[in-house]
Amino acid sequence: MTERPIAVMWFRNDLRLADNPALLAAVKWAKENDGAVLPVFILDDVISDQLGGATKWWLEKSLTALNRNIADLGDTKSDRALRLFKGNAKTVLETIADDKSVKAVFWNRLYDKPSTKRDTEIKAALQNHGLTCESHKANLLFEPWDVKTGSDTDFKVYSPFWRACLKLPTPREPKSAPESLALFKGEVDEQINIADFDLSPKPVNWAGGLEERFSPGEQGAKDQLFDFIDDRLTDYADLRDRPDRRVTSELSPHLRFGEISPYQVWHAANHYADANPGKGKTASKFIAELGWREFAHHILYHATDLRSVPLQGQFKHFPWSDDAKGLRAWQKGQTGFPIVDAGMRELWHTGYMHNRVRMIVGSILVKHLLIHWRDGLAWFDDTLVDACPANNPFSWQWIGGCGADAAPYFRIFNPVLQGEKFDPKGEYVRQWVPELRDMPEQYIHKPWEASPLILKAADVTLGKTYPEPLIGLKEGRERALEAYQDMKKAAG
DNA sequence: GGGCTGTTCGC
DNA sequence: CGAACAGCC
Repeated sequence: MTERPIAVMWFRNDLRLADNPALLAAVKWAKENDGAVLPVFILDDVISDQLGGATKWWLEKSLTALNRNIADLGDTKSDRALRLFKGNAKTVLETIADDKSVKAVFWNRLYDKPSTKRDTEIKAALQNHGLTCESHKANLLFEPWDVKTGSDTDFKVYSPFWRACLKLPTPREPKSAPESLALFKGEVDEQINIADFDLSPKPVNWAGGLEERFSPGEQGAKDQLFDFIDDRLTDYADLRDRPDRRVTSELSPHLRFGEISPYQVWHAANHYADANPGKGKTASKFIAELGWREFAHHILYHATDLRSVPLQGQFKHFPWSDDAKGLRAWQKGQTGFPIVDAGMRELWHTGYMHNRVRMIVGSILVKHLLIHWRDGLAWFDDTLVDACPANNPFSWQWIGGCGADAAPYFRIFNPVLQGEKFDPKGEYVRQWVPELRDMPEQYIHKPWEASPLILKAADVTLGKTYPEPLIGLKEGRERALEAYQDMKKAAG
């Protein structure tokens, strides 16, 4: 390589230059040691296991954007400013560290078990080799181990958790991107190209709707944040549950990959509240959603296996149904419940679904269809651009009734009432379920109640142009409540 | 972060 | 007779 000492910046879910503490530490280290920074991204099994079709698509775009930003900052035209590797992260880093010029490695912390286990081992190994090795806090406002109840335990309920967070010292101001970067420009063994990651979707045109809706990368994330603050935060508290109004931030995939930090979001929202009297309520409603993200990570960190094990033990005895046909219909948006089908189709086409609709489609799956929440989780993992190890399993346990501070299982959403309340004119349904486009408002959320005349006028034939509901709402509700009772009996 | 059903209260 | 509310799942 070279004689100059090298600091490795190991990027993971922090694909940004601004407010990146590990990067700043690496840059500072390089400056003080008259050295250079070697930015790397390693596609190992831990990361690979956490990717689905939609997140793969996102990651490829995000890495490309990050490379460009690093190249600009490091004053090179190289398309390999960010060095890419595939394989065991420990092996890769040890191989890189075999070069005697490599003296230090920096990264920002993650909170899922496979990552923390890996990172702990790597830190021990690298320090054994005599390297400086630093992990930084960057992707959460509050470390999971810093938020404790009065009796020194971790939290199980959101409200007291978030109250406790807000009593801790205020999250630091976001830091700027480094002003310059002494980028290492030499050769590194076993470095590969982004195409070798094999992240592009097949078939290629599947991602058209994702492409249209999202701009992965740090600039896209900043634009998303400030468009939201400027135009939509004002109505957020009042309209956040309305999928037909699109006032939510849609920052989740950017946060998922760390293209923007929660500190940047927190302070932008608070500055908005300070500058706009009367807007404190809507701002804190929004900031409380960052709180849910923190809570999901808190739970993830303390749980044994959030993806597979219900936090409430009695749910091990729940009589889930093995309904492959129902699952398939749900995945394809062919359940016969318009708001559910709209959501599932929005998901497939854009990699995203409005939060309120996620609750409705989740409730239908685990309650009316009695299908295991893990099947819903797996589908969301594959199709959502924001699927992450914390929010996705946390939320499925929430709607499954078995999670932390979960919706009780007997709290069953009625997709008709939810549709009428949160998509009152049926605009959201009409957008994603075009075969119901001409249904009158009164029946858009319950076409099975419309008279033959009305159906004909709307050019709808149930069972042909649009499915009959998979199950009657009353029947499904009663069946779910019975299953719940059976579980409680079985659990003793 | 629900919904259903039965009851009460106000007109 | 509908809105408001309680109790239950």
